[in-house]
Formats: sequence, structure tokens, C-alpha cells
Amino acid sequence: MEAEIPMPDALTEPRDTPRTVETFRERLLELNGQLPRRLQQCADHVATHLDSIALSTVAQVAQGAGVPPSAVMRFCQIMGFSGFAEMQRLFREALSRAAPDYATRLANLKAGGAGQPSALVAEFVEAGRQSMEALARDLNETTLNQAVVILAQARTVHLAGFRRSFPVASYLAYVFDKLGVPAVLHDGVAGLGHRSSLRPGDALLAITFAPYSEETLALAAFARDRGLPVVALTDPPASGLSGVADTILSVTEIDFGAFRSLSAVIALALSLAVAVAARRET
Amino acid sequence: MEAEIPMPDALTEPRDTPRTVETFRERLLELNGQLPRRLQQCADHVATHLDSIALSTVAQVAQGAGVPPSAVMRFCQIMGFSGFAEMQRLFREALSRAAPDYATRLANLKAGGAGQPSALVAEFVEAGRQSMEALARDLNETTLNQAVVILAQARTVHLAGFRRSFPVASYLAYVFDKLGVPAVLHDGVAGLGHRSSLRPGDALLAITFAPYSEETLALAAFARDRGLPVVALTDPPASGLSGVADTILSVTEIDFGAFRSLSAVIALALSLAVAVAARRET
DNA sequence: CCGTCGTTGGAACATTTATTCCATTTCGTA
DNA sequence: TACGAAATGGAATAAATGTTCCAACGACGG
Repeated sequence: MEAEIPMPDALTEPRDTPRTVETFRERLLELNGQLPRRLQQCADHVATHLDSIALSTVAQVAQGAGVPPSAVMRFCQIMGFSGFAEMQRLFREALSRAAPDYATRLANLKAGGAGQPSALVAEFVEAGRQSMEALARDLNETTLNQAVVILAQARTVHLAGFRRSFPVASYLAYVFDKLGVPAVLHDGVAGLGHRSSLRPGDALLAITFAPYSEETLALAAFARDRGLPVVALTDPPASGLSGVADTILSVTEIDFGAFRSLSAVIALALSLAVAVAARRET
Repeated sequence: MEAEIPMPDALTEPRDTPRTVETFRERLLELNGQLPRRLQQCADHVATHLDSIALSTVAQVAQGAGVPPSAVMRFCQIMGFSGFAEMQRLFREALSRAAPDYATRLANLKAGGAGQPSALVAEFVEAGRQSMEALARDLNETTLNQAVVILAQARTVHLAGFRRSFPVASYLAYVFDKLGVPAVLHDGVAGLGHRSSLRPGDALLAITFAPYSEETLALAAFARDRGLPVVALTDPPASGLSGVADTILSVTEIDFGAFRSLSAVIALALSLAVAVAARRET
């Protein structure tokens, strides 16, 4: 008779096979710490080289983790798969969905002719994609969180961005408006500033890229002098704003020719806006 | 004795193995047209499914091309590889370089916590990337070329875009200015339109997405009535503008939540602007 | 100190996949 | 139409890769 029912145990309990990379990662976390030595090595290696699984053989994964192939097999089974092949299929499917015919099409567009408009699209798409990847790779989460806190505490958010940065600033103004966050867009209409609207308790979000625009720098300095916190959205050297900004969010935007795609900047700005709105509501 | 030296022939001449996807494509073009039927089928299929090679087996490629596996093998050898395995290695390497740790990092950011700002960044980056891929995949080159011609012939380009589309319009205004193309941004400042500035010989570029903004539709209709060509930058159904626009450039922008990343729209707009400027100069 | 049980490594086996080979068909040319 | 060269399809073979199994090991409790 079943005198004692064993506590459900992640290792022994039969689990259904992860169907998405997401659930795979969850299970990986769940298992972490309660695995024997060799299997833990597998888990560690797999966790840090998730994408390489799709293209590796058992032997390669095993070598990477510093274990014999059979250990990798056991690991796959503990993760809920019938074996390595089944686990690999998951990652291959994810990979092929990620790049369907995109790369081919891009190459075709580029090859279509150097002067062709479609070749330009290919270049800008490529630049944008690289920028976004760089953003995801290099994002400093701590700085981002700081920026969110500062802006969420502000009574009113002031937005500064001219010339190349103006589209970003104006989009932020639109988004903040939709989200019910009080925001002022410092456009240059009528040659007037909105300096007098900067009040204690407010904060400034300054968006500028090299070559930094005079107006933005001046406004940032002005805000700083009045004791208002300044968050900067800028490119890595960040030379112009290092003195005046409390928090510097830097984005590397890959240019094509003299123009930048703004993709990464907008993605970051949008995230910032939504996060700020969410924080204010709680 | 070697009585006659045969003309160098792409098929029989021994070629060294392509080392990059680029050279692979070149060789593919070189061979095009001078291949026997089955091999041509292979070439066609491979050309349009370049990326799928990395993850397919010989049998799968063969089935895709509608030929027996042995034909695929011959094709690989004609392309300069020792066999399918060697050819596949090329694409696998390209694929693993393309997604270095990006996917892992993205997943980490997402996993960092649903409410975390960094998770938002991951979502927006993902949305933007998908949008750009969709743009590259679905771009209609003919329509784009038409749009370029129309705008290049215009004396002045009028830009209409409000609310969500305003950042795009304003960025275009900036870019056109830099490129020396006469352009008017129809912002709504002071509640005035710039209708009277629409003159014969001009063209309108209307940017709007569902739900289409009244002002943009009205301006497009107005321009149409005066006989000016209208180019629309909009989303696929394009319902609102189908009557009034001469040329419709459609972009699918993946949203996250209620907000769109604008990445694809901006990439397309930028390409359009640069192509127009280039065409005007010649 | 001994026995047990979970863990480990490697060798044997099974399966999938690539590659070669050759009989047959097709195509171009005389 | 007949000939030879090229192309083709499929079956046979080779290679690689995945999977299983078992003997050996080591940690732990009695």
C-alpha cells in the first residue's frame, strides 16, 4: 500500500514536454539547484547557449558542457523530452520561424540594383534590425529602472528633442497623452521656449544625438539649475550631457548614410513611456 | 595532345567552394539558365529558400524542389561543394553568426519580470524586428517605384500625418530638408491648414493608419480634387484611402499593446525620401 | 566497515541521413 | 531514325548521429 506519497519532485515527476522556448526556460529555472553535478553542468551550459542547440549535435553540446554524451541524453529526458532529437526540434522550429524567408528577401532586394529604392529599404531594414539587436544586447537595466522611477515621480514630464530627435519627442508626447501622463512637448513653435513651465517637482526627458542640439543642451542645463531631475536619451559617448543629466540612457543607432532609422530609439522611448505610466498608476 | 581547349564552362569547370553566402548567390546567378531541367529546379528552389537549407535534410530539399535526392547531390557538387553536408555547413555558420546571443538576451529580458521596464523593451524590440521583417518580405517594389517617380516629379512634396503618424511626417520633413527637396509639413499649428499651399505640380504624401485621422483623409481628398497626385503610406487594408490615393504603400506594423514601434514605417519612409532625392538630382 | 542507491562513463546498438553507383531514359545531332 | 552523350531516378552503401544499456564508482546511512 502506498504508505507515503512522495512530495512532487521536479526530477522524478513525469512532466509533459515543453512546447515553447518559454516553457523550456521555466523548467530550467525550476530545476536549477536540485540537479546532480553532471546534469547541472548541462543545465548551465544550455542556459547560456540556448540558440546554439538548434545547430549542434549531442556530442558538441556534451563537449561544451564538459560531460559525456550520455549525460546530455539524461538531461534531455529530465527536461521532459524523449531525447535530444525532440528537444532540438523545438529550437529548430523557433529558429526557422525567426528567419522565415526574410534573409533571402533582403539579399534579393539589395541585389536588385544599387540605386533601386528597394535596395534602400533593404539597407534601412538591416540598419534598424542591427540597432534593435544592439539595444537588446547592451541595455543597462539599472539605468532604465532609475529613469522610470524619476519620471514616474515627476508631476509633469517635459520632453525636449529637436531636429533629428523631434520625431521621437513628439511620439512620446502622443503616447504620454494617451496614457494620461502629464507631459509637455518643448517644440520650438513661434520661437518661444516653454521654460517657465518647468516647475519644481517636474522632470525633463532630453533626447539628443551627436551633434547635440543647442536648444536641448540649454534646456537641460536650465532644468538642472532649477534642481529638476534630468533623464537623457542619447548615444553612447553622451559627451554633451554627462554634466547635466542624472540618468543617461544610451542607444547605439546604426546609421545608413547620413540617416538613422530611429528604430531602437523609439523602441526604448516607448518602453520608457509605458513603464512610467504603469508605475504612476500603482 | 590537347587539340582543343574547351571554353571555360560554369558547369564543367572545377570551381572552388563558395565561402560566403554572397559568393554562393553569385554562383547561383552565374549558373542560372544553363542548367539541365532537374538541376535548374534545385537552383530555383534553393534561391527562394536560402535560409531553410541550414535546417533541412537532403530529402526535404529534394522534396521541396520536386526532384529526387540524388539530383540535389549533383546540384551541390556543381555549386562547388563536396556534397550537401559541406554546403549546409556554410548556411549553418551564417545562421549562427546572425543570431549570436541576441535571442538569449531577449528571452532573459522578457523573463526578468513581466512588469519590468526591460521586459517592455524586449517586447518592443521583438515587435519592431517582426515589423521590419514583414516589410522586407511583403514590400511591393513596383508600387514603391511608382511612388518615387511621383514624388520626384513634384515641385513641392506635401506631408500629411497627424497623431500617431505625426512623428513619421515630421521626420520626413527633416530628411527632405537635409536633402534639399522642397517639402511642406502640414502640422496643425494654430488650427490652420496649409491648403492654399497645394499648387498644381505638387504632390501629397499622406501618412495614416487605422483609425484614419480625419484631417489626413480630408487633405488627401482635397488634393485629389485639385488634380494633385497622392501617395499614401498606410496599413494593408488601406480602406480609408483606396479612393483618393494614386499609389498606396502598405506596411504591416506589429503592435505591442496599443502602441506601434513605427520601425517599419520609418524605414520605408526614409527609403522613399532618399530615393526621391536621388532621382531628383539626376 | 559494509551495503545500498543514485550517479556516471563508455561501449554497443539503432536510426537517420548523406553519398555513390548504375541501369534506364531523354535529348540533341547526324 | 539511329547513335552517342548527357541526364535522371532509385536502390545500395557509407557515414554520422542519436539512444540505450550496463558495469563501475562514490556518497551516505546503518
